[in-house]
Amino acid sequence: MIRTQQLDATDRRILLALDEDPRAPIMVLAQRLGLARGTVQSRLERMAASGVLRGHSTRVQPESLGRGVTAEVSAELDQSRIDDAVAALRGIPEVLECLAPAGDTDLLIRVVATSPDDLYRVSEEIRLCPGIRRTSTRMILRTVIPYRTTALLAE
Amino acid sequence: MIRTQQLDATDRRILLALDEDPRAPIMVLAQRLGLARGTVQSRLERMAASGVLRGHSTRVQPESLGRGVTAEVSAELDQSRIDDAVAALRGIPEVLECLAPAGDTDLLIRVVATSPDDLYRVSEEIRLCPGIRRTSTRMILRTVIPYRTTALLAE
DNA sequence: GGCGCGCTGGTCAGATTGACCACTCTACTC
DNA sequence: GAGTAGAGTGGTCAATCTGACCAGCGCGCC
Repeated sequence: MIRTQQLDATDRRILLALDEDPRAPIMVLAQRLGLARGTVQSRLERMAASGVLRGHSTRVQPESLGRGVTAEVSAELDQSRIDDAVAALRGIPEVLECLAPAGDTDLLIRVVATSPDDLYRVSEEIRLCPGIRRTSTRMILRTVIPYRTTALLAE
Repeated sequence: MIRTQQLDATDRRILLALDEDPRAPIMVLAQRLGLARGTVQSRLERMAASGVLRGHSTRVQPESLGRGVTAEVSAELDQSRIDDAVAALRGIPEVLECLAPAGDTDLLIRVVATSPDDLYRVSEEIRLCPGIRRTSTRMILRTVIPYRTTALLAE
């Protein structure tokens, strides 16, 4: 298993500066941070190559794609068919993320939909995946603290 | 309430191209997509200005900041002190996200930690926030489907 | 028909980048 | 102490890109 490269203080400063302007030129970042242009360039290249950043599209708000409803689906699986279930879930575009927690629940699935009625459709689609025994859907009423890592970067 | 701008097919093509190379020059994107340079530039500017994209740092993997343990904390709140609770949660760097679901649980809190022991510390810190009556922590054992929106973009 | 919007293709000065180089500093090993 | 490797700085230069602006065209709306 590849060990995820750790970010040092310089990397974190660059990443925080990119929050201000994600497409800022390397020269501009270098001037703002008091670093050499080559340093910023090599750090960005290294971060891009090392997998410490997720894909650019993870920045896209699902609402802007017409999916204003978010929910979390808990699923219980047929233990011998986990791979089938996961493969089927991958095929559902509205499935944003799928985690395996400790405890009774087998999967926690983050989904989006265009409306409550559409959420019903997505939930049904999940329920009917092979290997899925039972599901429970909880609609998210509000995003109280939007996803962030800035506080960790700034430490 | 400001209505989130919707992304059209051209926007989505640009965003998918950015998944290939997040720092690709506008000229390169234009050539790849068969669009005029001015079109790509104006679309990127509009997406940047309209809030359809989250901050750049949302791309950062928490593991690369030493937080290899992820968990979900469910919290029950003192209804009259929700604002206090949320303000206190905002002050905890390890809190990545906080959602308000329908149902018995008042808050679903996504957290990270450096180790199971550190997770205990973070859970305690949350439990001791003003307005938080009771919490339940579930460690995430595995990310089965990493967060993605590519399937929605590609529709 | 007129108007507004968005796109294309264009220009041009200024800025940036990619690739390379030499030098310096630090940390590590022997 | 000497030698080595890695990382950063400051530099060069040709190629590329960008920002700002422009004219023309097509489409949708009134």
